[in-house]
Amino acid sequence: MMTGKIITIKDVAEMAGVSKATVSRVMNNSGYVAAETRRKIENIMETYHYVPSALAVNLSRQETKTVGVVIPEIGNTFYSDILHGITQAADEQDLSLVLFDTQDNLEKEERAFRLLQQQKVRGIILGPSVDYPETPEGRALLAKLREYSVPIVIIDRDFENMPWDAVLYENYQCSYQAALELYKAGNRRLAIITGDMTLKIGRERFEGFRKGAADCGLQLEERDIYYGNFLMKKSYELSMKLLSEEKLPDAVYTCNNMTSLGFMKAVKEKGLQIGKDIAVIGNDRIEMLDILGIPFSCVYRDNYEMGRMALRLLQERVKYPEKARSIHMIPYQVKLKGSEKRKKK
Amino acid sequence: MMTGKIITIKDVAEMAGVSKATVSRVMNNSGYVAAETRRKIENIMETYHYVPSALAVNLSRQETKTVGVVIPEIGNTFYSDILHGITQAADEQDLSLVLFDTQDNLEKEERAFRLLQQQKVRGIILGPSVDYPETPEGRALLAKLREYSVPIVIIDRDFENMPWDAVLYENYQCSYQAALELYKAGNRRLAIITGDMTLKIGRERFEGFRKGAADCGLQLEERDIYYGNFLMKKSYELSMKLLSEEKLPDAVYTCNNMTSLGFMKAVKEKGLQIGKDIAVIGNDRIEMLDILGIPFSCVYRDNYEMGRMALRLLQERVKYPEKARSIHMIPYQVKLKGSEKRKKK
DNA sequence: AGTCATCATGTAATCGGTTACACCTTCTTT
DNA sequence: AAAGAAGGTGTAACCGATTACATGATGACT
Repeated sequence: MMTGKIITIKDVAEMAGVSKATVSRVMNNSGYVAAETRRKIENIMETYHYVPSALAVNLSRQETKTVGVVIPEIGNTFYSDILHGITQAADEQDLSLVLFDTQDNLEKEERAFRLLQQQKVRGIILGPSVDYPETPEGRALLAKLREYSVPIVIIDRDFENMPWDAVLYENYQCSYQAALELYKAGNRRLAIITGDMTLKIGRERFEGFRKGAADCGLQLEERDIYYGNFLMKKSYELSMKLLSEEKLPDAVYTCNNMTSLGFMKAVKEKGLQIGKDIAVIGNDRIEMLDILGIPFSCVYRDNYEMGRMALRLLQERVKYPEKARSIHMIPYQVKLKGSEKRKKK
Repeated sequence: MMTGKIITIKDVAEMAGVSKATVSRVMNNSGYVAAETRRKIENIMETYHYVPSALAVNLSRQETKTVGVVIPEIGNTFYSDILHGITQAADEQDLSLVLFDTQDNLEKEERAFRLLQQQKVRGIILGPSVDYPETPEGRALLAKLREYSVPIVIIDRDFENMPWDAVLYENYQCSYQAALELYKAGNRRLAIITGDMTLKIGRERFEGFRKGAADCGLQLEERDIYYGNFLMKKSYELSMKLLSEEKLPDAVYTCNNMTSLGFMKAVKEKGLQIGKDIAVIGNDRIEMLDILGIPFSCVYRDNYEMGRMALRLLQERVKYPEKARSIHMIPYQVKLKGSEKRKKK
């Protein structure tokens, strides 16, 4: 609490009777320093609790050991899992993280970038709030981003013609596979609660699923397509509608974790039973359901790994600024727990 | 991607044909600047995308607009909720956050502090991994922390004789109340799965619950006390043991969210039913259970608010460094959903 | 006309480090 | 014994901003 004056390199140098340069040499283990001088200086640093100012170091070195993380919503376990991966990797690489939660808000995103740029971070890991090209403001931000010299790694949401590295999932494949599994489990009339169709990931998942169904000889009917937005509330409403049909579809595919939750909530509320009244397979695992022993089949994606990989790509980019854009796909796994089946009545 | 040279204040000054001081005045709206000069400078800044270096600004101002956040485990929703609150408050206050996830590891915690101190953050919000005084290494870190001049706000876990501000829950009261509710719901033989009893919060919750029971005329028997550690795995094991008794206690109190989950998992696995075979009330809400419509009574605590409050206290401290230590208690609320009752057979 | 605000801008020190370069010793080597 | 290499340290410029102080206009007031 009541610390005295903060010690600088100059103070240490004076006390040791040497120049700042020598002290600097001791700290960085560079150049020649007599053993005794080194000891003396280290002693002084120790006793006076000297801590070099990162501000000064960074300014003179013209680089930092910080990475920016810009994500839409920490409250969503999807992102907190990714963040967890990033923190662990950052720890290993001796990097600090500056975090921004944009709440899917373009202005906040913009502010985050401005601040990060000012702070001269090494790079930025970005979970974009939107597919920028969709709106004028989005385009504007995108244009700005391009001006930045900071390396950027995009996670989860890719968009066309981007110059940046990215860590992504095989959205099309995931969903294709989901359709196949539902078919294999005996379901014939499939339904889908989509994500936000203005987003590429939303469209990909939809298309993948439809193609998967088609390749099984199933036609996805328009009435069985429920257009959602990746949020729980909407999914819940759509699910309530879906589950109120006089004749339910055999199975539903829910396009992300929030969509799945909305659906599960509706199922519960309707007093229906998964595996009896209707089958379901979701995109993304919901850990809590596993813990609670509630069977929920899903296309599992390793978000923790996505976070780790994002940082790795960033490091690569910093090391080789000129290398070609690299896109890393995180493999997915189908986890069948039984909810993909439905006992025929 | 391919940005040219990065523009500095000197470049801007030269292009505008003025001195750095004038440019600085324009940026900070300080001192006098002729309207035309200002326009010219602003124009140049605009066209060349000038961004002042936060490194240089911070160094010369001798302060930053950053706050450090050091928490044990982002993967735990308890902390990600708090973090959410912190990010929102930080956004409003125009602060940046530097995040560290310590994984309950003292060394990582220490490293985090070292880095934050170097970065000259305004202050640190700390969710301590342990009650430091318990171990020698803990004491050592604590001693170090005291040397720091950085303001610190402790969240969730307080410990004796600390000089720092804190945002806490009324652990004793929460648990006392939980016992009362279980009694009121008709339960007579109570059990508890405790948290880590080496931690003050663990002991407080235990004592509060015991006292609550006692004040209802109930004696908490030794065999009904299950000593856990706040982690799911341990709680699950203990719960399995508990639920294997030939005669079950009427109700259980689980001391935190992870403990609750371990218990719920065991209940499910045993094929038992809450509200029929056994009653339960937990410390901390588990949002997922609400969503899924699984009744789970709890002592609800507003973690988001805890995060916001932590940042507020930090700001206060920065503003008035000499003011007395302030401890803010976040109110709790009992949320009864039915799981606290048990139909007598 | 002289004095004094007010306006406008520049100079140079400063923040706390890093680092190229210069200089002086001392020890090897031939 | 001279030359060169290696060890040890200091000087001063630099990173990119801020800011106290100085200086020179301009206009108003007495």
